[in-house]
Amino acid sequence: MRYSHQRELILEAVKSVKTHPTADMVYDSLHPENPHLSLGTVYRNLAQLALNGDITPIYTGDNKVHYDGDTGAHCHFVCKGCNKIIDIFIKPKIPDSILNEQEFTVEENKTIYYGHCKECRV
Amino acid sequence: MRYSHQRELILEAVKSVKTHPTADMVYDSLHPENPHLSLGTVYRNLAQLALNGDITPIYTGDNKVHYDGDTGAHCHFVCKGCNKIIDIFIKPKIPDSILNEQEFTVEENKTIYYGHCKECRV
DNA sequence: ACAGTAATAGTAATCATTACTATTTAATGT
DNA sequence: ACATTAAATAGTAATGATTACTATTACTGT
Repeated sequence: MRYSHQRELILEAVKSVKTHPTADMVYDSLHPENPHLSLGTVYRNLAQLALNGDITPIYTGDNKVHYDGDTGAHCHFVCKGCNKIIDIFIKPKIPDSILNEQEFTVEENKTIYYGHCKECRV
Repeated sequence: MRYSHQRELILEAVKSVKTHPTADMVYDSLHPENPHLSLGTVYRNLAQLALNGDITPIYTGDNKVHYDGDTGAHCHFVCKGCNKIIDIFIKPKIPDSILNEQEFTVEENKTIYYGHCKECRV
């Protein structure tokens, strides 16, 4: 993976916030200052940075891929009301019974807790 | 929610398999025998059945919503090679520290383990 | 500086999903 | 059984996120 100014911008945009942005959100945050930045470039780089382990994709079910600039092992809470994602700094552990499986090899795990945030509670 | 023949077909199609099908897969499995079944009907009913708690949506990151006919609490393994989903019958527990949170209320949780299955291992 | 190749911009295309509307059908009361 | 009413469907059009394509630009090693 060769250096590019755009990739650096995109990586920094994800790492500097705690909002777990989507490609669209990253594009919107960078486009005013970088009018020639292309949305396709944002999508491609986010996918590449994720493959490279620099950021982590989160699939919440809102039909958009979010990215987390913090690649340390932790979980997420997703509000069913406003779709907000909140970091939960608990390191999820992989049970031994799964690590000893013969049918598959586990490399990573993702845990999402769903519910309602204070603002969206009824 | 009123009874409909189509909804019964769709629910049964999800419950009778262990493949965690998408809307498209459910449609393909039912369409030959039910040529007037509409893809929109499949999408609408899967969403409704999920809301009703009869089936569970799974968001693996392959950009399609899969559904699980087994609504008992358990986890999933997803193969990064072939995208196959395998049930893992471990009941994930919610840590007390999260249940006592003031900022949000947790109602459910989903855990996915990622890796490679026997067939896709290198 | 130059060649080679990865990355970008801008746009078009794809694919999953949702919205729309006329018609059908399940549930309810008479 | 029959009429009424509202929910559900079929079929199609539209949307929205993401990917593909292609000519151009810009790193990087020699």
